[in-house]
Amino acid sequence: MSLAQIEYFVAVAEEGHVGRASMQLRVAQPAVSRQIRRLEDELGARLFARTPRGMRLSDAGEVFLGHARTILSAVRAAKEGVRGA
Amino acid sequence: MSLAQIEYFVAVAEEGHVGRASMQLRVAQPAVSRQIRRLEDELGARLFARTPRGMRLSDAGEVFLGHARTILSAVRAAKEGVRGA
DNA sequence: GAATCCAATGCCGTTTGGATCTGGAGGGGG
DNA sequence: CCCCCTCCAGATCCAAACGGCATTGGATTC
Repeated sequence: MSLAQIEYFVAVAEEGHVGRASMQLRVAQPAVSRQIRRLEDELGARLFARTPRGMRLSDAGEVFLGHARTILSAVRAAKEGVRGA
Repeated sequence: MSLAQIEYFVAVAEEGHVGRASMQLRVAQPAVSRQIRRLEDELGARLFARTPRGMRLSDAGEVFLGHARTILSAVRAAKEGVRGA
């Protein structure tokens, strides 16, 4: 699990769309798609339900989203904390 | 900044030695050394004072250590949370 | 059944990370 | 005083990971 994967995951969860998430992230669509899948593989759980319209969060995905935001906030706080020290 | 870097940092901070930390992490010593250096570069702050006896946390390092533990805890919680969902 | 949206996959070039070997700085024992 | 021991850091080599492009696969809509 990497921080990039977590960022990608949050972007996809918010957009509901791998394509739009990839644009927002300035990364190609397949890259995002692959990282999401690897994240799911590592966690051993499907985070999204794939639909013809895009990606919808699963129950596990909803749970993970909360943790993911916590992690990214903590990372931001860490950077800012050191900057001020 | 990567999760591996944060794990390496915590290990070095706790051991006070790059060498010992690398053994505990089952990773070669230069790899740990390099990741610590990159972390410092990215943060723009020295996290350790290098001494002939090992590594001593700097003030910025002390601050970062707290955040680092928070991040790793959040990652653990995320994994466990999904596992149970 | 064709067109349209999606995500997923194959292939390739590039980047990143770790292992090994080596160098250099600092203390301690003889 | 000198040698040696203990650490960390740099250089190089190789393997694994990542990203981009082109393309395929799947499902809905008209």
